[in-house]
Amino acid sequence: MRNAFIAKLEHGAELTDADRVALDDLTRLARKVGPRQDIVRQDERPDTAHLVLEGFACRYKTLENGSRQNVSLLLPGDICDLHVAILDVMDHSIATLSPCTIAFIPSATILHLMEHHPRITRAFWWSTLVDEAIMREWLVNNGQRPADQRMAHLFCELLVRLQVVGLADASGYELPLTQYEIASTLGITLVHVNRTLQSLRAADLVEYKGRRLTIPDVERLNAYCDFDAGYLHMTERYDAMWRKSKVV
Amino acid sequence: MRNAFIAKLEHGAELTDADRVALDDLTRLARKVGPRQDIVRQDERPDTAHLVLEGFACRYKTLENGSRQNVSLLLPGDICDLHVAILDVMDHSIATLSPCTIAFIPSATILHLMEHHPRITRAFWWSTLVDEAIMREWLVNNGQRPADQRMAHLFCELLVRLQVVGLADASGYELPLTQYEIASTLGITLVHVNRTLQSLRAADLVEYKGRRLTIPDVERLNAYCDFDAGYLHMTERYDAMWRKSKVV
DNA sequence: CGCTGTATTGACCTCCTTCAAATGCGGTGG
DNA sequence: CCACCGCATTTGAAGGAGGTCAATACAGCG
Repeated sequence: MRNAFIAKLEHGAELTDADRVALDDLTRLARKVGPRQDIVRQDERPDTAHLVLEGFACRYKTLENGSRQNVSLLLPGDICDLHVAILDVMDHSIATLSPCTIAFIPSATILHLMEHHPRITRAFWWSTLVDEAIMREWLVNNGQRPADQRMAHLFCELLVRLQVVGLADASGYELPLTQYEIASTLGITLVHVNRTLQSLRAADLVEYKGRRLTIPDVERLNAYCDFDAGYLHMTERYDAMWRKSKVV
Repeated sequence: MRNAFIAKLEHGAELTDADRVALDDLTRLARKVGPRQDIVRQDERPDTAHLVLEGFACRYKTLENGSRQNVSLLLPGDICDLHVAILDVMDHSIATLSPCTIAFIPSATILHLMEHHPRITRAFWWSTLVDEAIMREWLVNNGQRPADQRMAHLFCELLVRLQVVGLADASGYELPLTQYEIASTLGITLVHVNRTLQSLRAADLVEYKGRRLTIPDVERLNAYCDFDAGYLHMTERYDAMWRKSKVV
């Protein structure tokens, strides 16, 4: 799983072996972090970027009344805060959800990579843009779809994102989230997550037992929530993969 | 208003006169565009970036059932799609809302600027990051706040963003949006926008007559929706401005 | 085997949607 | 100047999706 990261970046640029070595080096900066730990807190001025190697993490914001909204999920292979040097203070927090392995990358290292590896720079840019695209889709998802489709859409997105880094097979993946965490991702209540999950199960759209999510019929789930993976911009390579599995 | 754009970028980097001249040159690429016109459509591969000089525009996505979600509002001074060359196809559309003046900037020009003007590059990066921060806040806003606070929060955000480019005074601004457009920004119904607006009016939190929005007591509106301008990252200069007006 | 956190269920309530009709208003042509 | 059209705003009534509160069941773990 170590190189989930590189596997993902390959979608954004044609890397050379030298690039791969340089990227692989980053994994030396790995550290284990327990579940539910803040990595960076709002208002701080971090001087390292972060790369998730194992586990699920997230960006989130909390408001007065204590309610919390996750604004993105960080999966293995996701790198964040490449821009460390540009914005003044964090406007949100980053925390682990499950136990994680995370590489802490000094901003100097990022800058060095950017100077000497144009393809990596491009891949970093690409990765940032994909993150943005995902946020846009979440805005649409959370704004326009009813809870059941909304949840289905999230599951579809995670399937693709995890497949890209080899952490999902054709029909399912480990999903180490509590219902509360799903709730604060989808902008609905914990209680309602529970009921929604049951309705998806009842419709045979998903199974979800013991942290493992299984999708009996991916096509059907996609159709159910109007999911189109285009916004993930993993097309080229992913498309090939996808078509293969689609030929049934 | 021409240089709203530069005024805004100054928040992201210390520009030199040469930088300003180069940026000002971009305004030569301006073109008038009528209201409700698509500038770039989903699935296209544009080769120009866009800079809004006058009027309101937006990024949006539409889904099957015809419902629409605006995923960002583009105000004068906002530049978008700097990355033109990196992502394959647009995963969303961009359209004018009110009549606009928009500069169409060839990607070659962008690249040229980035090569010869490091401060502009930095300012561009910064601008992209602010756009992301705004999306995060929208996710929180749309996910966790009831309609009235949600709308109030949008109004507060627009006040700050328009002040930065000189298009709002201390207590109000021109808001050339229909209620339908507000609805698809906030992820609520047109009908409900109307009633929500009435309730905000009834509470004397805003006035909204003939396209002009007035906020009788900015502090109170901020408090009402728990608005904190931090995420807009306009601090340094803006803070000074703000404190001045705050001294009553 | 009890403790703690997560999942589940029930009853009730309300915010927001839906559908449908009415009102207002700026522009245009007679 | 008025009649008329299209578009935006407003209002009403009714229903439903999702929220709130609170209790119970369950599972992993020390």
